Amino acid sequence: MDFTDQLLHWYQKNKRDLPWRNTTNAYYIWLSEIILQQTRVEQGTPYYEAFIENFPTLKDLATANEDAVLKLWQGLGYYSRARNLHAAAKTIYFDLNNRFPEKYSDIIQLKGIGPYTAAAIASFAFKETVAVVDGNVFRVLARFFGIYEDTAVAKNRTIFQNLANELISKKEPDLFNHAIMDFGAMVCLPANPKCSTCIFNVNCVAFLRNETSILPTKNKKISIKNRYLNYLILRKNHEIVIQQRTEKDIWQQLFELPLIETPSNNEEKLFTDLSNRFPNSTIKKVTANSIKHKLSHQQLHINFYEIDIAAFAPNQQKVSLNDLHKYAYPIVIWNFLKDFFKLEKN
DNA sequence: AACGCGGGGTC
DNA sequence: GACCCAGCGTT
Repeated sequence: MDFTDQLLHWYQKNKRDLPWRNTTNAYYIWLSEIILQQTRVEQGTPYYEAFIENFPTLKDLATANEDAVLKLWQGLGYYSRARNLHAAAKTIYFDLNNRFPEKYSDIIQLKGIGPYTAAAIASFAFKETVAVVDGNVFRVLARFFGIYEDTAVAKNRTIFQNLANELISKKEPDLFNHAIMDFGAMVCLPANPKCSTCIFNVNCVAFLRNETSILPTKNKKISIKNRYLNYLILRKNHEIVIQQRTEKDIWQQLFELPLIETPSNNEEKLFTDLSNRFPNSTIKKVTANSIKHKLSHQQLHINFYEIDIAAFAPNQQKVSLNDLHKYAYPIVIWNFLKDFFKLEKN
């Protein structure tokens, strides 16, 4: 048996039973694929369930407002996925007469859909013979065939794409794509792969050369920068001020509190500035130690300052504590608010 | 071609 | 800490 037949045989016995595999509904498959971009199945599954519950049809998603979509996405990260998902739903519903495109070349035109996601939808929903190439596929192919090219380099992607397109089952492209990803997620793991029981251990290049720890090759250098975020709880009785982020920065379109970002953790200067800005208020730092929150490229140091004010400014968006839960926040902010104000809801 | 974008899990 | 996860859009 060749690689493809062995893999399909393995899949038949070991496949995971995942909710989006019990449908050929392109909308549901698309939804699952967007949610799962750079996201583990265990983390994404509850969000998938919530989305199909709240937006059972593509029309429901297309006609929702963006804030509602973001609220449902709260905590999942990479929020542009939610905004692009919503934009693409509107495109399909309003511009394409509610017909989901059925070919890879058309699917990939939609916002938020790249080569991986287009291949996934085209094969799973429409049985098109086009191979998915994701982190799992890089790993399985690099190890089995001994491919040393750096997967972080864009042009090397075609090596893997072409190989996968040769290997894919022409009869069951959807099963092959599921199979190779399941295999990468269950056997050919990033660290400590299960080689001793692997069906390919007699002819896997990486295993035979004892190179599973260096394959696939991936040289990605990312620099982490520190940011110091000081949030103001501007409070009058049961109302506080919130605002929506807009700039090209993290957490676009999500809500937060009035923010003072400083180049370093200079508490004295911040207190001086706040005292000048709120001369008649008591300013209380409510985070004993700054909250540390790590993003992929940033280390955040977050503090909250409670300030009772006499009146809200006309340009400020005030919200009752009872309504705070209606807005989408970065999860680190929401967790703080929930705890600080003893809120129950999501 | 390189970088920015979240949050959580694993080792 | 470092790395990874059903990647994509922007520059």
